[in-house]
Amino acid sequence: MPETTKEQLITAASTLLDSGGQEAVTLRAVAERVGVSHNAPYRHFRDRSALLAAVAERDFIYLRGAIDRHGEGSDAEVALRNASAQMIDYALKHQARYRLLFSDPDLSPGPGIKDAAKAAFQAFSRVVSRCQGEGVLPEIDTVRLTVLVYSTLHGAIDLELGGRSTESGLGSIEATADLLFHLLRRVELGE
Amino acid sequence: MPETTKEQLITAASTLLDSGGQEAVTLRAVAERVGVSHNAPYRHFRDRSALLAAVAERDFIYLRGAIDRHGEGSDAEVALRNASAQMIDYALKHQARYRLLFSDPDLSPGPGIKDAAKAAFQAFSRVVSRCQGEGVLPEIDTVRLTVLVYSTLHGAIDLELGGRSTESGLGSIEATADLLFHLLRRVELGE
DNA sequence: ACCTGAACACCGTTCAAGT
DNA sequence: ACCTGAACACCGTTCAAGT
Repeated sequence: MPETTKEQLITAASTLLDSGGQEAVTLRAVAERVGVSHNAPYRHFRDRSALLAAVAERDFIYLRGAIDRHGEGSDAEVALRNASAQMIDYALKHQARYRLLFSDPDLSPGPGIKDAAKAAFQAFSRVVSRCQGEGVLPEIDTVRLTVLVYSTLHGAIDLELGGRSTESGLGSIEATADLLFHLLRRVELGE
Repeated sequence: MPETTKEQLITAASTLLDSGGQEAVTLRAVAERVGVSHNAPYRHFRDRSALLAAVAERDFIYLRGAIDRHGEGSDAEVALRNASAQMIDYALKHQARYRLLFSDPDLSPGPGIKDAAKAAFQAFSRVVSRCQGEGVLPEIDTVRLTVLVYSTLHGAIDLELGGRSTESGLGSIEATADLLFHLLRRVELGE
């Protein structure tokens, strides 16, 4: 069954984000790609930012699924690496979309997006929690630990996407994430 | 002695970034603030992005000084917290400017910026190195460790500036940085 | 309910002149 | 060397109609 016009607009915006970044996503270009007039999008979205919000919501739902799918079966440490790899893979293949979801301060914070983002965070949190159970990560508050792990992952990704990694002296997002996991496994909390 | 027109343009762009973000920095608004015609900026900068690059370079130099200034005297752990606090303070007070320096993929990577950014990174790295000497941070490759620490700090800052922290479950950049430092102090490398 | 075409205000950038 | 004013192409958004 074919996509509705609204879905086509979201898909077109996603494609334009991938090929030309935020500035390439003009409502005129989106409309032309779908084959409607330059202001037809206003029948489906309040404005440009609402269209971008719809792209973000769809991708948050995808990411939650990707994390859940790759965080099962294998042991906890492998699941953590797989979940991280999913985020990194998405970020590298869809740079402007990753930044839209996790960095853009202008992203409209509607309830649909908040729920989808929260669900993705919780999926990541479940993997962190399993690692704590297997002694791979320290036994501290799971939410705070997830925020720490994801802050590091996001920081490494964002610096890389912004081209700040080579300038600063090192590359590879995975290397930074692996170093964090390596060190956290060796934390002795003391009693 | 008064600022040259070029310096006034950089100052005006910085002020507009603080008050209205990237989108508020139109060359027309910048020019009007300085009191010149709407295309006078082209006599001093190749285009809009060159003006923003000049803002970034000036701020990288400021940050390097702030880190050096607050990373002396006191013991290494205090210096690390002070250097981090300087970055956080700058990020919160000048959100759009922080994002311009550390996130924007469109920032023109001229040699002046690269050098200024590298100098700021090295200032931070010296503080990390001192912490290693005092046993506060693990004795691994200093550059890799600095990249890890700064990735976490940047990730926490960027998620906060983007409004993604409260959605995800927690706040406070300092809390995340402190947790990292707390855990890294308890790493047992084994021999 | 969904789409179209004209129009408005705004922007980056260029160009021909001015001093 | 530095600045100005007119002009161009492009954009988000609105509005009055069309089916």
